[in-house]
Amino acid sequence: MSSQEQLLEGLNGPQRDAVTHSGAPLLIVAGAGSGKTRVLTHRIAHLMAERGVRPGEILAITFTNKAAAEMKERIQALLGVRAANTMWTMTFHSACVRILRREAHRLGYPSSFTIYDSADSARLMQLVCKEMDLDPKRFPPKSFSFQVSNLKNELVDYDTAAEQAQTEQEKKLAEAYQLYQRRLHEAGAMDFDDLIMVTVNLFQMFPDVAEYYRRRFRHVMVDEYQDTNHAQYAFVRELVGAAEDSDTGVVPPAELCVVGDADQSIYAFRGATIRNILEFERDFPSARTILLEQNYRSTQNILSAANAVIDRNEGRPAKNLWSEQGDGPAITGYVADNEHDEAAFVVGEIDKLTDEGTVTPSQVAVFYRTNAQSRVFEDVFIRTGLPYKIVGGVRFYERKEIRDILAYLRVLANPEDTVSLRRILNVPKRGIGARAEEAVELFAARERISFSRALRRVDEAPGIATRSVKAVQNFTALLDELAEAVPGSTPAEVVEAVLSKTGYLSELAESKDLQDESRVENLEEFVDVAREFEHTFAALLEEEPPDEDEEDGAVPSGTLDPGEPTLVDFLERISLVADTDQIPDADDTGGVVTLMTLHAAKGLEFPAVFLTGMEDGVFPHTRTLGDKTQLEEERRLAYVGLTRAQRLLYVSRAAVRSAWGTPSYNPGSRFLDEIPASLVDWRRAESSLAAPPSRGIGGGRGSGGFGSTFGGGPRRGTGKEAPTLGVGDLVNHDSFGMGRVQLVEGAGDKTKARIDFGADIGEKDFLVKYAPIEKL
DNA sequence: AACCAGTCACTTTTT
DNA sequence: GTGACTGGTT
Repeated sequence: MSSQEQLLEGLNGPQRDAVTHSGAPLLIVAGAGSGKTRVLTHRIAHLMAERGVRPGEILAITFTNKAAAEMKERIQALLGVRAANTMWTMTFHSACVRILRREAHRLGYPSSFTIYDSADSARLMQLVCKEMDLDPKRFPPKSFSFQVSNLKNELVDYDTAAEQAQTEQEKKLAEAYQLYQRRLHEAGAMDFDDLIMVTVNLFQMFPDVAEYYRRRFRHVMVDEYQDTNHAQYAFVRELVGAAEDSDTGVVPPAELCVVGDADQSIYAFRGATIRNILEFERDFPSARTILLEQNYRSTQNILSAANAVIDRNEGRPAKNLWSEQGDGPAITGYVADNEHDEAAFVVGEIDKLTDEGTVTPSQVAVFYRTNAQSRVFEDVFIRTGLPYKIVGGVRFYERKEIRDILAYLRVLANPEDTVSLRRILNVPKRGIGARAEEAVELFAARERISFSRALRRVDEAPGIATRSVKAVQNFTALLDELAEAVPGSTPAEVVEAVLSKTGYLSELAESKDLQDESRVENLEEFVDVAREFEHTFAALLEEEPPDEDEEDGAVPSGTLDPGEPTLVDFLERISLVADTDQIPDADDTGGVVTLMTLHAAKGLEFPAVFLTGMEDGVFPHTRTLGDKTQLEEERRLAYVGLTRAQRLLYVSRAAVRSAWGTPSYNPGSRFLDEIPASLVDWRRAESSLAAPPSRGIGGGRGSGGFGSTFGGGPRRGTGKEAPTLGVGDLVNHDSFGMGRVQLVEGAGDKTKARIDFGADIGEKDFLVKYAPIEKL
């Protein structure tokens, strides 16, 4: 068998076409489970084996590090370590950082620029708004931050924003944008959106740089193309150099191949434009489109359900997933009385499935719309002792203690990083309060120097307490001492030095707060992360051959010195790699049940899937009910959820669900009605509870479609009456179970009760009006 | 400067 | 229920 035949073996017709297509831009419309990663990797192999393409000429872009790692792994299996390491297989952001580190000096940034994540940039925007004396009620910094991000995604700079500004809001926004950008630049920092936008600007401002990368990358591939925003689209376009663009110069356009599925676009709320995939043929007139519709993942029943749901979206190009795997079992439906009942059903069912050996825990996933819904499941999983893992939620690098230490590291790597510097100024507490900070800030503004420089001259700052001056000087001395050790130390050693010399660790160790114990553990884990990083980094360097293009004398500039991993390397890794994914391997024997939001589920597959919280107001979410575009995105989310299941699919809802203290009665999700009835076997079709005590429940869809909690009238008075409690009464609490009233105080809505739940839980205080308590 | 109690707001979130 | 933020108190 020839190598070509080997590469194409086991691929269906359209897949083969996609692998062997050459020349014109190619759009692969890959339905869920249609083997797109396989096609992509085989296409790369084909390029190299049959068309003489060198690995260094290929750029494969993904959205997540996980997807990049997976692709790299599969390329390695197919083509070997060398090819896998020479190719650029990485996320948009990583690719841009790699380019920017080399070229940043042209734009007045240090090559070791800091990367601000969304929390940092929100903080900076807050500082900017304060500096502008904006009323946070009328001009919320959060909203400004969000809007600036949107503008950057659209490649709108602050000058343009200012020109287009009509209202006072828009004018202030443009002004804040400009100041924000100046502060970023002064801090030697870029936010996530800058990474893309600035790279595009760089290509446009320096044709020689653009040409250098165009020469280098002759093949550009983009995965999850439906999730690209305008800036990312422009980046791809700049890189490829479309044939009809006049400024392409002597380099012919690179071959472009994008893969995506408009039906799985669930990130429009973050700026992704489905337009990019829908209009691919208009953007690249000679383009060819190949449709992958055969699904290798799910049974036909599951696909028919998914197809029927997604078909309700308007203006959608026809696509119909089909499977050769047969109908499979029916979808199981369940209507629970409340969310606890729903969780109990799910756990009971998983218990049954694992007991009879149908699946192992790791083959099961539970999906929900919002993170908050995970609590109830967690409770029940713990109680039944079923092993589980929650993906997402508060991420490791977002924990306070980790961010604090990170801020120290960032300041050491880049002393001008104001946001980080101000974060650690008084952490751990060292007597530098708001007053002192303000004095330094004013002094900096007056002298037109950076905050960091002002800090060094704190003794000159007017109106600052002598005690504070001392405290600041101790602090800068501490920073100097730490900084001195950086050049000769590995990242892990720096982390350890920060932990001990700042007194951060000892403060936590002395604390009696239970939470602080887990903080210490997290910090220990962080040191491990640093050590781990040093090892993998060293391993990578040994394997990676020198950059092939470096010797051809093109435009190499900037300073990159391979060798020991530096602090900057480590920080970059952390900014760009969210959580080295906690999603357990599917082939884990036994293992644990995975719980996650529908968004987190994208790209995964499980033999058994539970889609929970299928209620109008939960999923689709209340906030989307009034907006057709948003509702369609929710529907795509439903489509993504349904198509994760390989064989067993459960859909469930709760008749009553308490949200923020008050119960709400939600009608079943419209997406449930959109699944053909013949495909669902309702284990329990309605709640055993009486209809709720207000109007418009159950049927009322279309007339605004809100859940009853928001049906109109004041919030107070909806739901249940507060029980009248007396000392000694026996009560039942939704999460804590049975307890006895110890004390009652206050009156009316403010009546409080102290309830003793026994040795395990102890006494707790509740607002009787809102607590989920019933008198027994 | 540090602490506490009251107030508000609350989807999703690859980087 | 909870976490983040604020304004007043100690």
